[in-house]
Amino acid sequence: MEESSELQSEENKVSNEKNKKRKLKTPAQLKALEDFYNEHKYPTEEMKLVLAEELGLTEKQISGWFCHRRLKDKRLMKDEAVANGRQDRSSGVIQDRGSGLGQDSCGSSKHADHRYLDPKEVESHGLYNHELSVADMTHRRRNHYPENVSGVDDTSSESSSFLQERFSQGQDPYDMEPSRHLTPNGALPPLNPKGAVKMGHKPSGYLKVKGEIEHAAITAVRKQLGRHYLEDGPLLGIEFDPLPPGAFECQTADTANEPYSVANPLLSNSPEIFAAKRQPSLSSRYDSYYTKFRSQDSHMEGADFGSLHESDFQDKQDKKACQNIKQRQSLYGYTNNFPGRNTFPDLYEDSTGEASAYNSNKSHRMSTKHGVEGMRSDSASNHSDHYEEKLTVKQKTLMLHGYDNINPKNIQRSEHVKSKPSSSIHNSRVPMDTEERGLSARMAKVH
DNA sequence: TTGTGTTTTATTGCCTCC
DNA sequence: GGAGGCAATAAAACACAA
Repeated sequence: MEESSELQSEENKVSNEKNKKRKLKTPAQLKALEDFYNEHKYPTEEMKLVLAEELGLTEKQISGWFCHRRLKDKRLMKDEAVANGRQDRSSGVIQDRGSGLGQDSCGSSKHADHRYLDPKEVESHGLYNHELSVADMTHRRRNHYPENVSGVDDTSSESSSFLQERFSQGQDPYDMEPSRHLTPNGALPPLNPKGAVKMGHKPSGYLKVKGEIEHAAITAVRKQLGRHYLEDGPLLGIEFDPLPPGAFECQTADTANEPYSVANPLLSNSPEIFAAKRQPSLSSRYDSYYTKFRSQDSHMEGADFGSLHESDFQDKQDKKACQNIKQRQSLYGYTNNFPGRNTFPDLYEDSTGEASAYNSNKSHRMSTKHGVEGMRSDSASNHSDHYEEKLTVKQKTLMLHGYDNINPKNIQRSEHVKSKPSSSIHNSRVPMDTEERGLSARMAKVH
């Protein structure tokens, strides 16, 4: 008995050493991961590698994080859908698009439910079809017709990844997808998965319909945030009656606190914002952390982060980690052409600032709990130290994929990312499931 | 301070696709 | 068969009330 327990403890020891316990990601890391996730739900191996390198994590950790993040997203979507369903039932407003579809596909996973769910059937649902086309068209249209409408701010409303742009230059079949929203008669041509197959790649299994399901859920939520539709309306060419004063009061208030969302409607479409707004109970530490950040964001805009950080114990560490990201960001083509507005690099400045706030909010707790973070930051700083060497290699690698092209749109996008950590979701998340799979596939094939 | 509930991270197994 | 993804699970970290 003792022997077995000893053996067990030995095993535990080994496994513990192997696991070295779980380590929490630093705020900066989380921020970087979240931002990247907002742009790419399904990063390629290469992206993961780069990210891992930048953040001082392992690729496995990155993969795991993204995996869990997707699950979390899905869970939130599901909860949202359920909540909407309840709300709809009680209010008799929108009926259950999200919950119904969401539960079918997301809820009970890819295996049983998705397998036999014909995307075409999903697409053929009139309501769903319509709403997808409206909401989806909004950003897609912007995505692919950036030259229209409101000039500079229009491009600034682009929050989808520049990577997508980069890849779209390679004629991603899914980039053709907007055309299906933009048929001359305004009808929504059916999405033909087989067509996607023919075109070289397709979302697999669960992903075949996941995107559409999310569209439904997102659309349901969006619909309830009328503001987005008002803002997006003109771009759709649809005239909306102006909201009466006082309508959507909370959102109006939010809008007041979210100066960018007016100019950049896409910001407000972030599911994470939804999450923050809709379910305080569901909000994780992370969400509250971001909520804090958002609330601070306007105050911190243009603020002297240095002064904010100086008193922060983790500041230097995170800054170091962030430096890597910044360089990556520059590597990716995020540049700040808009003085006074922080862009992607500053996003990570923010993240450090955020880390500061986060940490300070937690008073000394974090300062004592994680020696780990120092270690990680050390590793990050090591990365930073060697970054320039790596940069050339990475640049070569990334440039192979067209990462080097800097597009003003991307610059604008980065502003969104900055001003709203999750802001890019609107553009990126919705089509990402399908698009990015394609992107990833292409990236992989390039190798 | 402690107990409890929640969130996050890590691991494992299975499935699908190439 | 390998790679990548999802789901389930366990455990650590954290938040919060008593």
